[in-house]
Amino acid sequence: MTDDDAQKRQSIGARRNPDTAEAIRAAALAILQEEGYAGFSIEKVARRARAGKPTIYRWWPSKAALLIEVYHAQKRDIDYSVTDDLEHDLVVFLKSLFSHWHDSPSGDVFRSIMAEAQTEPAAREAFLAYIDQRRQRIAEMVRLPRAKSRLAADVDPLMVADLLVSFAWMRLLTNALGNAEADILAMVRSIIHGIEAQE
Amino acid sequence: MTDDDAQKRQSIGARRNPDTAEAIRAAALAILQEEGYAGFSIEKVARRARAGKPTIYRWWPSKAALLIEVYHAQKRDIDYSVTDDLEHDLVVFLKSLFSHWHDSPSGDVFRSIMAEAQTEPAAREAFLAYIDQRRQRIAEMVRLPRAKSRLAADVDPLMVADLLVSFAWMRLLTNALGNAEADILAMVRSIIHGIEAQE
Amino acid sequence: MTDDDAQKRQSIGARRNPDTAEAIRAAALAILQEEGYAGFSIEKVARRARAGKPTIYRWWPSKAALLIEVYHAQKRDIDYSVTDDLEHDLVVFLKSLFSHWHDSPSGDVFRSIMAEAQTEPAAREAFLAYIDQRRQRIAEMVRLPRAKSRLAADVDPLMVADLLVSFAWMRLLTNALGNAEADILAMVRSIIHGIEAQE
Amino acid sequence: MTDDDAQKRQSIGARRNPDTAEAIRAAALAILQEEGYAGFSIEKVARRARAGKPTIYRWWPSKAALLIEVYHAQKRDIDYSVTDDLEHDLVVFLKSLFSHWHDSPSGDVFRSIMAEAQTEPAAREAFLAYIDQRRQRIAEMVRLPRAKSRLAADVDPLMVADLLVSFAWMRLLTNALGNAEADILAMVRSIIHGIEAQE
DNA sequence: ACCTAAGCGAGACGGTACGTCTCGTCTTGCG
DNA sequence: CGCAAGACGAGACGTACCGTCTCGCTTAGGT
Repeated sequence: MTDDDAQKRQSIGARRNPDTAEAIRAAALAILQEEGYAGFSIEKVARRARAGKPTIYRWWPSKAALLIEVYHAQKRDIDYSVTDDLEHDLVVFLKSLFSHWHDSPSGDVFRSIMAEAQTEPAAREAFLAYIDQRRQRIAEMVRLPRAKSRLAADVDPLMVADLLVSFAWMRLLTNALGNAEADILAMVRSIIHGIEAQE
Repeated sequence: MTDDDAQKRQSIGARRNPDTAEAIRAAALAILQEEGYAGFSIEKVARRARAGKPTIYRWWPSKAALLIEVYHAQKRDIDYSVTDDLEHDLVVFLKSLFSHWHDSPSGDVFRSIMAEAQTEPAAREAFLAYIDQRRQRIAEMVRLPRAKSRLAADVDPLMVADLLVSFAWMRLLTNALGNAEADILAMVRSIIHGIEAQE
Repeated sequence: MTDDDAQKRQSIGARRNPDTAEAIRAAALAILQEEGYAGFSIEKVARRARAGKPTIYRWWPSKAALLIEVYHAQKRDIDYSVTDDLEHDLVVFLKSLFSHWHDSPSGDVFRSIMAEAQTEPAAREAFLAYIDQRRQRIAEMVRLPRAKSRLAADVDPLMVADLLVSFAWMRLLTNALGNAEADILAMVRSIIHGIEAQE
Repeated sequence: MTDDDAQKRQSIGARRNPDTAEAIRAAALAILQEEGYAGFSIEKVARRARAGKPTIYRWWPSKAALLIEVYHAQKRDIDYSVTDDLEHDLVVFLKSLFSHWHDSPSGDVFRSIMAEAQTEPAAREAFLAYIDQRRQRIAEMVRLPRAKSRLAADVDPLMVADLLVSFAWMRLLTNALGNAEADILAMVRSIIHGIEAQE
């Protein structure tokens, strides 16, 4: 249970109290789950975590920083596994990402970060950095040589990564993460083989 | 100049004063351009337009409604022209969209709407509707039979539209609209022909 | 009853709502009475008056301003009456002032203003202005020609006023306003006739 | 110089470190001089003295306690000398007190104590005790038999002390300590001889 | 020609949240 | 055990907007 654990904590000396940090993360997550980004405020987090506002601001300079930490704490393993078959790997990855976003609060947290990034330059940077990291990670997976398939010479793996990340984002933003298996399959197939009829 | 026109207006009787509406739109746009979504508030719009807040709320029930209207007023023609060559058409469309978002405030306005959609259910709906409409429009373009190229039988035009829209969105959200011509070309080619080397 | 009246108020148009102002004054006074200056905060006043903090700050730029207004609203008539007998008049005035400070919350309010004046320059000025006004008022009373008594030529009425005001203040600050009648009589007699034995 | 001495000190074993105590007093005094009571906080004192807050709270249970100690450490000799002439003695005493308050930080310190006394009961008691002690001391001086002058039979020396202390306080509180010599002379003369014209 | 109805500006109102400040308490780890 | 250090819960500070309200004015259209 993350809710309202709210037992009395105190300083444990001149260093950060991990219980407090955890209580704050938990409260933030709980609020995000229950009320969404719209109901999220530092004030509420403090109230729910039974923490002082300055304690939050001491460790997280902005709302975005807290959101990002909550996201990371929430992260599950995404499947970046590599086999002989690129198409299969990409499908596995996307399914894994979609279910992660869909089944845990992560998706909502991520959308919150993005919204915050439109307001707060700090959040913007964190957001861009995060996106780019994910992009690089996928490009790497695409770039690996495989027995069964070979990338066309003029294809940039980063561009492929962009396509996949974009697709995932769009689904997240438009609340279309559920029942997306067929779409993932079709989309990946299209990217791999193209959309034109082959003679 | 739309800035600070702020001349005193008044009621013109028991009906909406178009000057007032226009002044509000102009003020909203100007603020969005100058300070971005972060600095945007109904309060500021009212001040700048020399309008009463209730006048704004009377006609635009939410911040999102105002943003959306500003977006529409700002809309330029996007090139949905159709030729024999699908690849060419898609490239033209994307270039047109990118330059529209990049050169006018539309891109920023659109990002604002999306941010607002994370907070406000009304904005959310407007946003989803808008996205879907654009998606349908593109799917239509993809679906058209052409002399030079034929879509594979198992390819859903809507899925292709998704890919394109996603790509554009990602670039908008990550501030990567500029100098994107080469990327557009490569991306469209990949989608058309696939990324695997052909034997 | 001034306590917790707290019925819902609202704007009455683009002008100050006197009910709100009154509710705020009443709440401030009540808090001062119940908890003293130590427990006085704008936050509490707002809560008790069911008013928004900005509403308070709109009309009273500082805590001191609110305190001073509360003091004035609380003011009772002090007896500045003039007869043939200066000694008698001064005694009447001081008794009147002492009982005003002692029986109503005014004394506490005044002490609060003075404490606030040590912290806030604005309060300081208001405080000094108030003191000076009272001083002038008393000097005037002293200065009036009377049938039964005549001021020595080298005596400054303002100086006499200072002595009286000082005496009253000291008693206020040291919580010695009660049962002061005999002291007032003795003090005024001393000032009038001097403390040296007359031959 | 008492400023920012701030060299690193440490425990000197299981007993109070006088250097620390002194550094704290010095820091408190310096802050009071530079910023007045308004800028005075335990937090700042600790920072400036390079002391831990608990160290301060260990030895001075309240802000007032620290202020009072600072006042005592700052005390200069006030001239309570006794001659044949009461009027002269009172004038000398008041001049001495005024210059002490005016030229050293003592006056500000004392005002701070008084302000603090409005908030904190402990400070209140210390303040009252201090005032009373001073009062007794002056009454003593007044009470002494002298060659040149004799107190009227019905005059209470404590009452005379009250008048003098009140006068001094008022000047302190209203920032009117400077150039007060003439006022002191006139005031003492009035008290001694009365304000009525003698026939 | 009057009257009513609605739009308009202005801005006050009760609220909520912001990010900062200080309070007094608590621990730790060094000396 | 004293000390520096500094984290902690608490809560006030003064400001920015939110969305709602009422006012007093203006004009148009119906009667």
